[in-house]
Order: sequence, then C-alpha cells, then structure tokens
Amino acid sequence: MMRNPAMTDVARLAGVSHQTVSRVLNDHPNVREQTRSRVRAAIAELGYRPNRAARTLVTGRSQSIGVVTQNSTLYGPASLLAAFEQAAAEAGFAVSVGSVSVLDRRSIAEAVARHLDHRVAGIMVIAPVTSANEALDDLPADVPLVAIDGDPRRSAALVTVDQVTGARDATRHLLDAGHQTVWHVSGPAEWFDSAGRIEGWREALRAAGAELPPLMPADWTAASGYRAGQMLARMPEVTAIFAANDHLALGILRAMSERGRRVPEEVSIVGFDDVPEAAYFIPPLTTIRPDFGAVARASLALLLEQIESGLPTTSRQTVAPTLVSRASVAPPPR
Amino acid sequence: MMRNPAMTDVARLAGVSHQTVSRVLNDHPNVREQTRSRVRAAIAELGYRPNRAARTLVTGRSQSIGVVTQNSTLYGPASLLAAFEQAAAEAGFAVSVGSVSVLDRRSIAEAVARHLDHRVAGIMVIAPVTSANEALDDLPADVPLVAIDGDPRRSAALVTVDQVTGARDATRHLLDAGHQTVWHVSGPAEWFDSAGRIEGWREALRAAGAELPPLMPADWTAASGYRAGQMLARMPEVTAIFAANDHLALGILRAMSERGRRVPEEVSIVGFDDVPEAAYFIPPLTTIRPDFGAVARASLALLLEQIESGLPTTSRQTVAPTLVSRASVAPPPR
DNA sequence: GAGGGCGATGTTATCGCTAACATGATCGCT
DNA sequence: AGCGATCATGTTAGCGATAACATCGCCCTC
Repeated sequence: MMRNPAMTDVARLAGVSHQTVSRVLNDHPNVREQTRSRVRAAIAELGYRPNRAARTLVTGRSQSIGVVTQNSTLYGPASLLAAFEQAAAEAGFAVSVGSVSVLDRRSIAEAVARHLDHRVAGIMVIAPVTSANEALDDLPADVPLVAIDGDPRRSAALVTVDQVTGARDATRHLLDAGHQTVWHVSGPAEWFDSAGRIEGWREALRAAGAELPPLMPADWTAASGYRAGQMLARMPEVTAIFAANDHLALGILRAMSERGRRVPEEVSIVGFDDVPEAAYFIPPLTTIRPDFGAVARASLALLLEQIESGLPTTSRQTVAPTLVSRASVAPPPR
Repeated sequence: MMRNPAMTDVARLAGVSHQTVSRVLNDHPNVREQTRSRVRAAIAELGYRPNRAARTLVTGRSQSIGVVTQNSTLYGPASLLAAFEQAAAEAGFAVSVGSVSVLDRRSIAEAVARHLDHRVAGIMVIAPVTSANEALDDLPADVPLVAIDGDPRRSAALVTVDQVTGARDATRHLLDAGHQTVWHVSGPAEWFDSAGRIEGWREALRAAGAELPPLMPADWTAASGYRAGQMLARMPEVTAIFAANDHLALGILRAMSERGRRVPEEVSIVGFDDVPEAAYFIPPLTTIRPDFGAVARASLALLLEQIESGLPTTSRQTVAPTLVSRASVAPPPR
C-alpha cells in the first residue's frame, strides 16, 4: 500500500527542503537553476502531484470556480455552462457545478454557501430570472462573483447577451422585407431574456411607426410555441412573427404547416438562439445567434479580474448577437 | 475584517472542546443530548460552516465527485450531466466537471489526475467512444470509477442505455407497420451508441427475415442527416428509415420535404433520444426515449457503493429505453 | 469495596501544504 | 577589511479539520 508522495518525499529525493520544492512549484524567483531542475527531476521521478486540499487549506482559496445554475437542459444555459467550463479549464481553474431546481433566494444562497465551504476562488451565477437576481443582493460582498444574464439594471459584475439589439435586428429584418408589422411570441415573463427581447421588438416597431400587435406570451418550449402558432395561423393578417427562441419557432412552424399556411410565402418567421438544428427546420430558420463563447470568456475575465485584484467590479459587459439569414423570411403576400 | 468562524470558535462559545463539536457535526453517538444541543446552538449563533478543505486534507477524500466528459452540447451527454449533477447533489456530493476537448487517452488521464489532485471521492466518465474506453484501462484501479456509455465488453463499473433493444424496437416498429425493410442512418463509427443501434437494427431485420440494406453512416448532426436524406429521398424503394438520433431524423425530414416525399405517407421515420422538440417536428417524430435520469441514478448508486465499500465493482447495468409513438410512422404506400 | 467496562469529554498528533522568519554565503562598496 | 544588501535555502508555525489515545466519572458486578 503506497500512499501518494508528498512534498517532503520530493524534497528528500532532491536533497532539499520541502519549502524549496514549494518554491519551485510556485515559480518563485529565488531558486538556483540547478536546484530547480533537480527538484523537477525528483517530481517527475516520483510522479508527484500537489495535494490541492492542503494548498486550499493554507491559502484559503482553491483554484476552482463555483457555478450556480438551474438544472435545465435548455440550450442557452447548457451552452453557456459548457463554454464557461472550457474557458475556466484553459485558465487553470476547475469548475464545480451547483445546480438548483428553482432559482429562488434560498436555493441560490444555499448553493453559494456550499461553494464557499469549498473555498472557491469565485462564483459564476447563471441568473436569467428575476428571483435569481434578488438573491444576489443578500450574498456576501467580499467574494468575487459574476452573473450571466442577470438584471441589466441591478447586478454588479454582469455579462449578458444584448437581447434588445438582437430582437430589434430580428424585427427590423422582417419589416425590411416589407411586412406591415411583426407579431411576437415571447418567453416567460420572469426571464430577463424575455423582457429584453420584448423591448427590442417594441422599439423596432415604434421606430418604424408600425402598429404594435398584442403580445403572445409563452414559455420556451416547442409545445407552447405550437399553441401560440395555432392562434396566429388562423389570423390572416399575421404575416410576420418574431419568436423569442428557436424552439418556439419550431412549434409555430408546425402549427402553420398543419393549417396549410406556407412559410415563408404566407408567413415569415425569425427565431432566436441559432440552435444547431435551426438550419434544418422546414423551412430553414432565420434566427439571431448569440455568441455563448464570448459571453463565457467575458464573464471569466471579469471574474479573474476580481480574484486577482481582490476588489469587486461593477463592470458590465454586453455581447452583441448576429442575425443569421435563412429561408424562413420573405416579403408578405400581395 | 472578520474571518470565518472555525471549530474552535464554536467550541469556545459552547464551552466544550473542538473535538466535541466535530463529534456533533459528524453525528457520533457518544455525546450527551444536552451538550449536543448546546453545540448546535453555538453553530447557529456563529453561522459556522465547516471548512471542506480541512476535512478533505485530513480524511484524504472530499465529498465531491469528478465528472469527465467531452465538451459538447450534444443532447445525450448534456442531459446525462444535468441528471447526474442533480442526483449527486441530493446525495450530498458536489460535482466537479472536467471536460476535455477530445476523448483520447492522454486527455482523459489528465482530467482524471486533476480530479484526483482534489481528492474526489469518485469519478464518473461519460465515455461514449472507443478511445475513451481504452483510456480507462490505464487508470489507477483503487479509485471508485463508473463509466456511462462505455464499451459493454470491457469497462468495469458501467451503466448504459440499452441501445440494442432500443434500436430493435424502433426497427421492429417499422416492420410491424408493414414495411419490407428498414434503412438505417447511423452515428459516427467510434461511438458505442452507434454500434449498439446498428446491431439492434441488424438483429431486428434478421429476425424478421428482411433484406439488409446498406448502412448510411453519418455523424450526429442534422446536417449529416440532411445529406443522407438527400440520397434516400431519391430512392423510391426506401419506405422506412431508422435514424440513429432525432437530429439526424430532422435533417432527413427536411430532405424528404424538399424532394416532395411525404412523411409518413411515402416514407416512415423513427428517431432516437426523444429530444423535447421531437413532438413538434413536421410531422411529429416517433422515437426511442432513453431514461437519462435512471442512467444517472444508477451510475451514482454504483459509484456510492464503491465509495462506501472501498472495493471496485464489476457490476454493469443497462437501462431500457421506451418507444414513443408519434405521427412519423405509417404503413408503406401500396 | 475493588476492579472493570463504558459513556462523555478532552488532549495531542497529523494531514500536506504556504507564509514568515532565520540562517549562511556571496558580493559590492566605501 | 568591514558591513549591510541580496540571494539561496532551511526551519518553524500555522491553516481547520479528524483520528487516536487519554482521562474522568459512574454504574455494575462479584
């Protein structure tokens, strides 16, 4: 039974003190080159790997970042998590995921506390809904924290996709194609994403002097898109729809197809997210593509900045999405 | 500046030794009820939370599980990760994600090593491809490890979706509808999921005495499904297709639609995965639904068993998927 | 009533690191 | 030559828990 080699084992083999080994490991300047390589050789020979727990205990900070997210398989949050994880790994940080079933005050506080028990270096919260954002207020202020998709008017360090611009582009794209106005099937009211997209849609209509149709609220699922689509399909005056995400758009497409309303000949549709399948919907979906990688990198940068400086940031960053044009948009029927 | 209270602070306040506090925390039996509640009160008053790093250092095991997965947004792995995370949280374990960009020997070994540096209690590998499985062979044998979707013939502790049965059901479902034979658009060759689904498909055809058409290989994307679909759409003898996953099926649906071949009137299609949107494809897709929650729970149970007993398991478990019948299957045209 | 066992608690050592201070040797400068 | 700065390294003291052993009553038994 052989236990893992510790620093003293390396020290003994290299004929130095364990502190010197520590110095080599942490790239301290004052070590002779010759000693350094002797230590390196000993490390390699023993296959030594530092015990993170010991280091964490003494420094009070582990080299890992805690992520708080809702346990969902939604495309946005899932992509964000994957992208963030990769960025963190490249920066040498482990990522610990603490998912919660509901994003309320208590659950979030508890998830954050669990992360702090592990002495994470920083915390990243995917907080796309109102309740999550409130929870951020009563968290300890001295821990580096970044929110993704939080309340644009409230959170401290925050990175978001520019929902308003994306929605405005989508709406304008439809207006530019010649449509009188654009209907909107929105996401759930408590999501900031929904709010931003509604706002951008309204702005674009107002700017164009177009009539503002009633809002069709839904959740993010294809099922609710389908229900909204069933309504819209039987209204002949509806010729252009901006769906708050691609799955809603999928549901709408099916409702249109069932009712025999052809897309894009009779009705044009734009989605949001650019899920990988969107190009293979029938017809291929014009949509708004957020850059999740950029969001992940920006939030990590913001977090690292706070970790290194020890100071909280109030910086907030916005990542602009791009419109991907496909076949689901055409001029209105004459 | 107030540092976090430590065990000694609680001990002082409660008028006991820190060891007694430790005993209360770990539910040791030999503590008087009165003392126990005094300690509990002190803990509550100070808002004390144990330092996990310290505990990890002394016990040599942290209460967390390391997950190794490929950094992908594929529906299967992502769902699995989410489900596992939730199950682990319920069992009181934190989950640390170590994603790798390629599932080769070196990357996996490295990811596992990083997890061991943190003294994780166990490791879960989502290892759906051949190369990943080889990597499992040269890992230390004394760490609790479970693979999900590994090689059925090799891995030690393993939980998989029963691909063969699922594929057999899908194929038989099409044959039962009256089709002479069933074509198959498969996933990438190096995935076990692909292999299992191909095997099930072949078995079902053989059992029915049906002709075995050539295999159409693809990857998991809608794009490759579309390309395969373009071929299939121009072959009038093709009336039934089993796609290795729903996104492939989506691509095939579009290719059929473009070529004017109606689904299900002229061609029937069955997918695999039951992604949430499958019910809203045009037409709604008949598909095979794996129970990711069950896979996650089974693998966690296997892992906890090893963690508690300290012994490796060779147990392997299989979770049967179910067929979800929707509108994409009909009898062949006469 | 002495010895043994056990239940409740305290004391000490230890896990594997880093921080802080201590020690020598080397070197430049007056 | 003497003296402090600087470099290379060693020594010691924690970080905050658990483990192992020690202690002290107390009750039971013969």
